[in-house]
Amino acid sequence: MFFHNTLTRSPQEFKPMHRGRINLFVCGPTVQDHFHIGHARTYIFFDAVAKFLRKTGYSVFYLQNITDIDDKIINRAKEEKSDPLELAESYLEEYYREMKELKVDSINFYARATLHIDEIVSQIERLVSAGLAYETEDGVYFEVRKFKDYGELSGQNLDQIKHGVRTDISESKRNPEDFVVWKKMKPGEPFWDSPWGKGRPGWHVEDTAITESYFGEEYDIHGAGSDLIFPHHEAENAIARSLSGKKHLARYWIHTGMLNVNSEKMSKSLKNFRTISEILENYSPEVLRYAMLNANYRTMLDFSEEMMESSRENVGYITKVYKRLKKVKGKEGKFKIDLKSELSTLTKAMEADFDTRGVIMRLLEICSDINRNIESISSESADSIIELLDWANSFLGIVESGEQPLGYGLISSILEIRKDLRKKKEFDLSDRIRAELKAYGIYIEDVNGGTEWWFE
RNA sequence: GGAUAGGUGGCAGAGCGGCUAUGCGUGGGACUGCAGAUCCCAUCUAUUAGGGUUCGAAUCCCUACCUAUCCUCCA
Repeated sequence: MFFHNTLTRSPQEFKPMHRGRINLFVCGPTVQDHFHIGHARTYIFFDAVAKFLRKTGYSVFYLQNITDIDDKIINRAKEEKSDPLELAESYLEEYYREMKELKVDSINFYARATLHIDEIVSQIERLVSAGLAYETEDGVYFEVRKFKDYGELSGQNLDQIKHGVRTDISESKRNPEDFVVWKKMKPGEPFWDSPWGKGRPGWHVEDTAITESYFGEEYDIHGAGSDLIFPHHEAENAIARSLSGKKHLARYWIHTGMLNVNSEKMSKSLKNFRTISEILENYSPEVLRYAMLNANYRTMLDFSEEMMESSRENVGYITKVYKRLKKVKGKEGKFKIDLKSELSTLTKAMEADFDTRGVIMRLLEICSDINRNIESISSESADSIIELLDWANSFLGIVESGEQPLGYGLISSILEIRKDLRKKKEFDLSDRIRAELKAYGIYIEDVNGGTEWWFE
């Protein structure tokens, strides 16, 4: 298996630190606002990755942090005149709920920053005593120039970075590139005690303290959106490696490309900010997963209605084939697939830089094959295709599985009656049955000689 | 100014030196009471531009132009 490592800027053969075991850390969100489809892209992708790795036999500890204390949360709370910690709590609940809806359920543990203050403080203490961080009147800062490999991940050169492009440079810092690891509280802000007085942790050190306490000084894979490469991951790398003296914090870094809307970055000022819940009003979680996984994870993905409609088409197509196969029982037929070789093709695609798109493409081809040969599929063959689809779906999560709202026998009876009505050409009544069942999510289609139905 | 990834048909996107995918869309057909689904056929005669290497380039090299993301808020 190989994939693109941001650190080496090239595809690299993957070798876990411990045989058969993988420690995977992905930066979770700052719980300060509703979550958007950019979050969805990153978390759906890593969900598929974690599930696939488990499917191929690895034991994966997938850890995600939650930034539940931060300047932005405080500012947001001020605007809304609410309590920052309560605000964070309610967005966190929303996050959990939406991830569950999107079937992102591969994360073993969510580590909240506010529940790891001791670990964070201890790490900062070690930074200070090693002379890597210094205290000023408003906080504790990490001195970037003490870490000579700074820039190795992002390719940034300290002397060529434009300082203060977007943020004001704090006057208390020794150098403009230094970043805060502990922020001293201002009146009315949430706080925790520390050797430097009341305050709260800086962003970068949260993650290094959390990964250190669960994974140790070095681990296998660190993932996140590519917008976090600089400065966040560069800073994490600097903190952790300065303390450990090791060559790596994470041996492999995986970054997902940004999701744009009409070729523009999502932002509130442009009013093109699309939330997950807004998308789920019109599309199923499976369709959103499909749209996100039907692209190379590293390239910029341009969100559009066209893309979503096309995803809806294909998800419906695959789902229908799947349900059709489930109904094949006790039939003889010539059509066969070579399950073993198909599995190996799909596995190879995933093992080549997580080519989820390639997997989907092959699935569509198989589905097309099935539709063409639906009359000559034996039940044995149907079973092995179902096995294949189940296997792929276990990490892609793109097949829609509706709840069966009515009993099988009941539907059959209704359809029998409808069949008689159609024979008598009482189409008003038969169409009404079709419309009524549709309200229950039961779709009817009259195909050659018979009637097919399924749930949605 | 620096870093990174790219520029392929109406759109999305493969191709990794020779056979020009695939999906969506669009048009037509089969089937059909209608709807829908499925299948078949077609369509779009695409490789940012200019050089070079080669018998042969979308693919390798050079130059130019363009786009996106990042440069201390970000998934």
